[in-house]
Parts: sequence; C-alpha cells; structure tokens
Amino acid sequence: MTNERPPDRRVRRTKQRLDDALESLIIEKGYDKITVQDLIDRADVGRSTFYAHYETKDELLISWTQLADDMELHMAQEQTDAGSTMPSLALFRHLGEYHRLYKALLGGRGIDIVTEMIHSTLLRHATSELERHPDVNDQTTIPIEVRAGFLASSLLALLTWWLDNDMPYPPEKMDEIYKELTKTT
Amino acid sequence: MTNERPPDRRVRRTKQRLDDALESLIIEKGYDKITVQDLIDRADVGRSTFYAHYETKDELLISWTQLADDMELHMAQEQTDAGSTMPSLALFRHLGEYHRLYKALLGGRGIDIVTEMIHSTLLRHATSELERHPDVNDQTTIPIEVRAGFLASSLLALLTWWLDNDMPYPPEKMDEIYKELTKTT
DNA sequence: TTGGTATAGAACATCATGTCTGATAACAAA
DNA sequence: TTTGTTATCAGACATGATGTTCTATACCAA
Repeated sequence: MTNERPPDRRVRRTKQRLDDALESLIIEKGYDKITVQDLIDRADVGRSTFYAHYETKDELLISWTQLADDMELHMAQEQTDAGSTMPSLALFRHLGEYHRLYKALLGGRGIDIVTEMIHSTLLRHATSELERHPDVNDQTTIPIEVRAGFLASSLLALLTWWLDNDMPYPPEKMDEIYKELTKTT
Repeated sequence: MTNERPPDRRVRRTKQRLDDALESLIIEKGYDKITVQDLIDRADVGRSTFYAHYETKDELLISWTQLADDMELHMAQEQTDAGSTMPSLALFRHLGEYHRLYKALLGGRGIDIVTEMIHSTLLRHATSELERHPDVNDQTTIPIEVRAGFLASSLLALLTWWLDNDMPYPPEKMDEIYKELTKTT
C-alpha cells in the first residue's frame, strides 16, 4: 500500500483529526449531509487548512484508505483459509464487527463512492479467481466477465441487505446462503 | 395509476415543460449536475413558478412517474407471456429500446432514487412470485425474503452492467444468462 | 364577461463553497 | 539552540445555488 508518512507532525495531526471527524460524522448524520464546515468544526481545524490538503469532501473520503486496505486484507485471508471462490465468510464477519460504520457506508443511504470501491474490489477478486480456475463449474456459455460481475454484485447485495436488516442471521448462515445461491464452493 | 389531470391548462403546460427539461438534462449532463436554474432555463419557466409546484429537484423527479408505470406495464406483460419467475426478457428489451435514458438513470453515475424505485419494483414482483410458487425450486433453507432480494438484485445488476457496457449481447442472450445464473425458469 | 389564479420578473435573504491575506506558531535540520 | 521553512489560524471576501416574497400581468374556467 502507498502509506507515505508525511514528515511534518502538524500534517499528520491535521489529517488524523479530519479522518476521525469524517468517520464520526458519517455514522452520525450520513455522508451527504456533511458540510465542510461540519468537518472543520468537529476536527477543530481552520478552514484554509482543510483546503490546503483537499479540494473537496470527496477527496478526503477517497484518501481515507483504511477501508480498502481492510477489505483487501480480510479477503486475502479467507482465500488462503478455505479455498472459497469469494471471501464471503470473512466479509460477513468483518462487516458485522464494524456494522455501525459499514451500515452508514453501504446501507440504504450509503455512499456511492465507497460502494463502487468495494464493488470493484470484489469484482477484481472474482475475475482473478475465475481466470485461475476456468472449469470450477461445468462449462458454460456465459462470459467470465459476466459471471464475475454476477458474483461480485450478488455478494454486495447480500452484504447490504444483511446490514440494512440488522444482521438477522449469523455470518456462517449468510455465507452458506451466498454459496448456495451462486452455486459456488 | 393516480393520473389526476390538473384542470388548468397552464399547470399542465408548466409541468410538461419541466418534465421534458428534466429528461433532456438528465441525458445531457446527469441528474446530480442539474440545478434548478438549468431546469427553469430549459423549460422557459419563471423561478417562482417552479417553487409553486415543487420544493426540490428530487420532488420533480419523483413525480415524474412515467418510468415506474412503464416498468410495471412491461413486467406484467412478460409474466403473462412466458410464465417466467422474473420478467427479464421484457426488461432487457425495454431498457435496450430506451437505453440512452436508462443508462443515465441506472448506469455508473446513476440516480439513487430511480435505482431504488426500480429495485423495489423488482423486489415486490419477485416476492409475490416466490410466494405464489413456493416449491419452484427444491426445498431450501433460504428464507423467501432473501431469495427474492437475490433475484431482484441480480437482475438489476445484470441490467446495469449491460447498459454500462453498451449492450454487447442481445436481450435474448442476457435473459438466458440471467436464468442460468439464478437457476430459474 | 368576470372573478380567480398561475405565471413572470426581479429583488432579496441565506447558506455552502472556495480563495486569499498576513500574522503566528510549530517544525526539521543544522 | 538557532535558523529558515512551512503548516496553521482567523477572518474577509467572491461566487453560485437555493428558496422566499412581492406586484403586475396574462391566462383560464365557468
């Protein structure tokens, strides 16, 4: 990962404060209702300071890499563990653990940018898995591109539904459901 | 449908102009970049006139019912025609016919409100179908609620992917793919 | 024809965004 | 510790979009 540490302590402090403010405000009132004013008030940072680092609210969100890294990490883990096509079990567990945050990120009033980021991560994973095991299912006329998109979207839909409905089933059950619906291992 | 015709010709004319302006602007620059100023300029309508009818841009979009009605109509048709669980073929055909509009509504930079509206329509349809034919598949431990959500989300994902990728396959092929992936008839 | 009402046009208040300034304080490096 | 650099602060400011209010006018249904 590109985790360059800014040399100046003040910069690190400012970015950390803004990241924290962003996270708490997302949980509190949802991303789209957050204003730059909210952010700098909560972070206790000057207005010009914010714009010295980011041009928009979105840019702050994108640079908030914790999420993407987290996801990649957990996904890599299960792939190694169980040999599943998709790391569904690990994801249900991980998102369940931080459900307050992820519900605000993915749920009914989620954040497009984040949803797309997670979707593209899942898509990348599914594509490489299908390319690695071309015959995991009986030969089919369905292009890999479409099958990968299906696997990624289905998983994302299940995860979102699960969070929106306050996780009515344990991660293990959701993992089973996902695998049965998509006929994967 | 609730299609109450305003008695005053002027009102009908104003709403029609705003609807047309909205549609053309959505195709042109995407919904979120449209301002109220854009709308009233394009519709050639006074500022106060707009706010006499709608409080926000979203309200105009929601009252623009043509879409939801269209969808319901086409869905009902195929259900009768082929006895499919989901009206996938009719939908691929319909969205393909008006792909410029639907791409702006559903595609990568789509409109949340519209996506949710279509999703909920699909979900309603899937739920009633599964309840009507409880044993359409081998008995499973998966709750109907989850299976319906899966059918709706998968179809929506396929439709969206298809539009985003400029419809690389004909509607018939997409219909086959959908049914094979979801193991439905 | 008449009384009612939708509309135009323009002014106005409000709010969020983004820019810019100069003074101050914190920093890294020597 | 000193020094040159730079991030920060506070505030003023321009801009652009939103939403409200007003009056005169033109259109409408009955």
